[in-house]
Amino acid sequence: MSRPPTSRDLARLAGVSQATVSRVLTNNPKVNPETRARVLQVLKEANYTPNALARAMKTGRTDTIGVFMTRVTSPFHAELLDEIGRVLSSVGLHMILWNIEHDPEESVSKVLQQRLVDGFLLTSATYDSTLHTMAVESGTPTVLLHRGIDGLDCDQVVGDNWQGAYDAGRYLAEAGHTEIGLVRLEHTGNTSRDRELGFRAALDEAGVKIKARNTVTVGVQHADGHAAAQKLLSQKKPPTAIYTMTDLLAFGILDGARALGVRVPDDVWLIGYDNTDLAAWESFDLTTVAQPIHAIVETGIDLLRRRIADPESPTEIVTLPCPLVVRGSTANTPAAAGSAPAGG
Amino acid sequence: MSRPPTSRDLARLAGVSQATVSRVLTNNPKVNPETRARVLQVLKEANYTPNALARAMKTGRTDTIGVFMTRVTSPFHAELLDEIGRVLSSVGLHMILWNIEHDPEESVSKVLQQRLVDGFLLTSATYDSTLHTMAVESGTPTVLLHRGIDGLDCDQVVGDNWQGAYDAGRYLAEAGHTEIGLVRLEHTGNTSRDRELGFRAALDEAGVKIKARNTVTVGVQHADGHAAAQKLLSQKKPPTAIYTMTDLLAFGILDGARALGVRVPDDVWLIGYDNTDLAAWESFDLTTVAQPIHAIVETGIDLLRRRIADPESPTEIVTLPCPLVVRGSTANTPAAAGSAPAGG
DNA sequence: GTATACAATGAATACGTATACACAGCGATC
DNA sequence: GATCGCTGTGTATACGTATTCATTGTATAC
Repeated sequence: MSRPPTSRDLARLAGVSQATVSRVLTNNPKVNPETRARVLQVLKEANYTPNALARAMKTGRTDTIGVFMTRVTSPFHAELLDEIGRVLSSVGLHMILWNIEHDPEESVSKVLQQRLVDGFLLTSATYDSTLHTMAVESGTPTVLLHRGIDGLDCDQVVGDNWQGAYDAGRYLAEAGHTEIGLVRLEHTGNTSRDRELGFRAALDEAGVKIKARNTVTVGVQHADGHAAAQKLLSQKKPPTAIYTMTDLLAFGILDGARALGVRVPDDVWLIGYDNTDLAAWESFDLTTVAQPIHAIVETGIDLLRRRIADPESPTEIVTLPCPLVVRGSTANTPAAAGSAPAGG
Repeated sequence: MSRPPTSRDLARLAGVSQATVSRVLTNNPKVNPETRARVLQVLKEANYTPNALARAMKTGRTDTIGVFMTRVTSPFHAELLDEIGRVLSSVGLHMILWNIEHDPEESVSKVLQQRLVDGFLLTSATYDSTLHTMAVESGTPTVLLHRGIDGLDCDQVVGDNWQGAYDAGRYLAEAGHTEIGLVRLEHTGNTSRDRELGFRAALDEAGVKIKARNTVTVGVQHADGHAAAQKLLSQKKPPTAIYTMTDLLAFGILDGARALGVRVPDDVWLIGYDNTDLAAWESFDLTTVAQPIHAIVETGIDLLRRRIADPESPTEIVTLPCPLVVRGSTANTPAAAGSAPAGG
């Protein structure tokens, strides 16, 4: 009991060679049915499980995927992680999770080259990080989820942030809003960039300008949204609608508005991005652009498995639509909007 | 470039044997300083990282900890996971994350015996699951975090749920509440049991009885809290205070109350448990019992590392205090409470 | 000047599995 | 009845590292 039994121990018990045990374990067809049955019986009685390390060493496959993520406590990331775990587990893969928030580049690089995993899923690619480059260069199959990097020769699955943002912008413009607040992120991801460009494009088409004083650049936390709301809404002529890049920021903005006694949507409309579970809670009841988390994860893991099987297959970049989900933080029908843009 | 370089390749380059390279890698003192320098130079130039699998196979240590968790999207669990990741990473350990929500027992058992990790952290032990038993029997060092199992010979680190609940109960009793609602969990954990017993003990001491009609047993989701609030608060004589087992349920209750037009804390006080980040958001401003997440995780990982180093060390059960954090979902001072219990 | 201790290194092995290779048995084919 | 192919099995090896053991060279003690 002290030392776990090995395939060799079991071979002795079953009266066969270790090779035969191994053949049974790997479902090798070239083994006599009777022998197979006998071995299986012994395996079962001994409650034997193959040593995953030795197997991985021999086959070069660990059946484990490395996931790089930041800020697990952020609702969207938590949902993404949950989904990744679910899908990986459903196809028999383990997950090693690395939170790379505070880790120095050197230690990340070590991790990348340790050959501990068959592939990487990166969910937080930004232009000022070298993680994605290092991952691709490590030679281990890599897929970027949720955040992409333009021009990187690497499979990527992202929501159509430009389109989602565009729809949000058009929705506000069609409702007649002209004083629009934009709470943007300071970091350098593809995602936040497109979530701004698409939004601006829609407003441009409608002839609506976003004033400089209605643009705030902030960090990613709830408190940042809170502060942004204070800034935007305490102006003499505050915006009648605010759009921001993530639900978490929107929650902060909503709280900031409440603290000022500004009502949503009566005094100001609010649109977020991600459609996290929380957005549907009555506390927030947030109009937001939905990310197709399930499809993103499923497609991404599909691509990753394909690439693991065939490293030479051509790189794919998949973009999935992001539908606008209208809730109570904006008027429920465009018709009702007329009242909102009026006052301050 | 196709095949990653091995220590043997590097040995050839440096003009030494593979054994010497290995000695350099493991900081073996018995190697000539000049030789060491030369080898290190070659290692650096080749950007070499040892194959973690081969190393693990030889040493029997993977420097990886397996974490079992459920419902990563739940705010408390996400914070717990985040903290676990931070602490593990700070001591140079990797994390394999298993979400065991839907996995059949057999596949979990396989995972436990694969010897992929040096130890297990279990965060979701319940009496109707056999996970903890299987983990302990696997022979791999195991620590229970956050949820304990009475009588299990296994290191455990938990918050003092009884004391935290007791404090919450006394706080309500001292504020003069007599019509108290209890939203309890249907599952069979230590945690939820003590969070009920402690609360009841405090009320008993104060001579306050919880009426059957003010007791609701529910699931763990936001929607469950919401439904519970509807049930409790739509009575002719609704409770003037509600206590529940988790913040997530409290958020649901708060939303349920809002949907009914019941004001918190004016019409009803509300107390949760966990002190998640969200509890401090203005949307919730929730009085709650704080779990010492950082201390729980740090202590737990400490215990686990100790046990990995010395499997024979005696089992420890650590209980950490849970302070009550008073916020706006209850009156801010006990003195102000007099007004609340009065009406309905 | 030989014997002894010690430092530094290389050769060989083991971790537990998967698999290439060799080989025995045996039916079918000419 | 010898050759061929095919099935099932065992033997041997390799994955990449850490480590034991043997060996060399050098300094110290007699």
